[in-house]
Amino acid sequence: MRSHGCGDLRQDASGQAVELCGWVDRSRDHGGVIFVDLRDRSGSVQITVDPDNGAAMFAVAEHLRNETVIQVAGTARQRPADAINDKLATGQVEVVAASITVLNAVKGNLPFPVSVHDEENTREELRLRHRYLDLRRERMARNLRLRHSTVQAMRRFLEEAGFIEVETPVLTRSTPEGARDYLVPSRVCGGEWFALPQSPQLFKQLLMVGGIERYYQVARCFRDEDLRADRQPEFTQLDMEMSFMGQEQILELNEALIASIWQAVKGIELPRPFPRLSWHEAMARYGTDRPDTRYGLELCDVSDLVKDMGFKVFSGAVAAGGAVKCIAVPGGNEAISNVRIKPGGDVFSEAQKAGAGGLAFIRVREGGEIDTIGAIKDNLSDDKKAELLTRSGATPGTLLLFGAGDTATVNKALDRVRQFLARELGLVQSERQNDQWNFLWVVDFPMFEFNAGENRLEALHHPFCAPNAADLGADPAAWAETLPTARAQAYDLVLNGLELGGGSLRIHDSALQRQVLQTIGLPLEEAERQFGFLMEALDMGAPPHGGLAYGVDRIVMLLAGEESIRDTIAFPKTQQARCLMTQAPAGVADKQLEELHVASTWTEEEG
RNA sequence: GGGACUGUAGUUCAACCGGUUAGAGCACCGCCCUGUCACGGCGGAAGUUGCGGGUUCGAAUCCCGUCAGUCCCGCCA
Repeated sequence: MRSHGCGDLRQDASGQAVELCGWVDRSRDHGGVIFVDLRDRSGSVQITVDPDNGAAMFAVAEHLRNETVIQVAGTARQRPADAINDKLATGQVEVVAASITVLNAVKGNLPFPVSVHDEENTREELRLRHRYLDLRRERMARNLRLRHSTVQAMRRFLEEAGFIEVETPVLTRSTPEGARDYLVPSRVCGGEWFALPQSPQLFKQLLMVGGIERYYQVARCFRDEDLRADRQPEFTQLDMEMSFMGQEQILELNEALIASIWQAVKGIELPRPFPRLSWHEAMARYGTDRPDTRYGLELCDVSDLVKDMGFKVFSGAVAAGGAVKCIAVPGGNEAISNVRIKPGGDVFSEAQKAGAGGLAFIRVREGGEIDTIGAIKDNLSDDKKAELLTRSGATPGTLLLFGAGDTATVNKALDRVRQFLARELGLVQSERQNDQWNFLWVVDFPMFEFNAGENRLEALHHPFCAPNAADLGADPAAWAETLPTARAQAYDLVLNGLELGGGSLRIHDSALQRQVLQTIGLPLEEAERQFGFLMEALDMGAPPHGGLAYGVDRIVMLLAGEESIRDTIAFPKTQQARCLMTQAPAGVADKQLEELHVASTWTEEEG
């Protein structure tokens, strides 16, 4: 049926008889001669149709519409010297058609143009509705291949490092904490439910107990939460777990893994080791646990300088246990007008959207003079002012932006302002043009954080992370005391402000595991019921182990320069978690529900 | 659950502050054209302005509701 790929034809094929199959990318009818660009997955080549080679064939060629599937038999030949197209990989040659067979015609209008020349801003709704057409387009084809190369690079590296891929169940049990589960009713066990895995976490730990030692899986995971540009209800993780390795060894191995991916996909040699930052330092300097380190604009804590000043917004925040922090924007006096940092301005609004009440500012002038509102200027002593300028690194021309309030809100607001300013000031490239890869390990996360709503501690990562041994102490009797404030042996890999993956060393001692579950408020009895199988396994010779998981969709998104993981997934869902192509989810027959012992309580009013 | 933006021909967009018959490129149909490659020329067809209601002498435009898509907040160990 086919002897060559369209895009593979070169000069050396001249004179050969060829058979090609593919889609009509577009055609140019000159009356006496017709040129058809034929496209398959290898690329495209020009077919030349001459009426002297058959009137019937010529008539067929005259009515070829774009995206018609055809088979062409003919002869490859060197193009005339004045007709060579340097813009095409196959521009040296053309195929003179001897016969053209229409394998499948296009009926009606296409919902959007496919040819790369027409690739304009097509509504995503249409692209998703007719995803098979969208996948023919250059951009999506490139992204899917890039995704394939990425996963291949992962598998190649892990194979060489002695990992084996093991599949874990997709039908598993629901566990407390974490995201909302997708549930599957059991027909056989009436009234009972499976949950789709949010990650293979427990299974991979049990594989370690099972002596696998080095496991990985390209695993589909499910979380029933609201969607974002970088979140889908089903997504893919590169899931890994390994025994008898400390944190340092795990991080080193993973840097090598990431480097091999970037080498394979981008041809870039990443500098190693990756920088590391403690969670505490990340929060202090960037206000977030996943800082974008491609630019400065770091946060500077000035709480101690302003705690006694007469400006109540500042001193009051500190007195209430909060903080006052600032961002120094070099050249900000020139670049950012007062309108933008006052109420209603875009910079001000960013802070406000993150929950901040407002945004105070100081403009630094020549000779250490400052421009600001009277309430600040009149209440700032000369030595405090001098210290402020020194500490923030401000020089004439610098704009200082302040957040004041409870520490979490200040961090959140200034993090947002920082990211906004970086884009506005052109400190980062657009996603498509980015060529800067600032990897960063964030380590030493706290084990727990306080959930004010439920008035209890919650695991920051998950309740199987091993605590830092020094923080925990050797005496099990003291664990109830030491555990809540202990750091975890956990680590996140951050790239340009996005969390690519994370993991931890795990608890392999059942007593400690029970203690952690109790600390997050799970009664002992409940802990046994939910996780008894894990604790039982830990008591049968569980090796020290740890691991991590990467978001494959996000990695591919960054490698592809895309802004949404939907563009890295063949058949993604909309923000309403609906598939526009199949119209899933959809209703089912009452009989199906009966068999599953399920009754729907959904009503029209509810919808 | 909340906030914002978008929805006009098959498609990408335009249509001023509410005012003639809602326009243009591409695609489509017809005719012409033997070296184009985003071919070119001439002509044609194509619209429930997402849907429903309201204000008005008059609505693509203003208001209310609703549906769909996107971005964000909450949520996502």
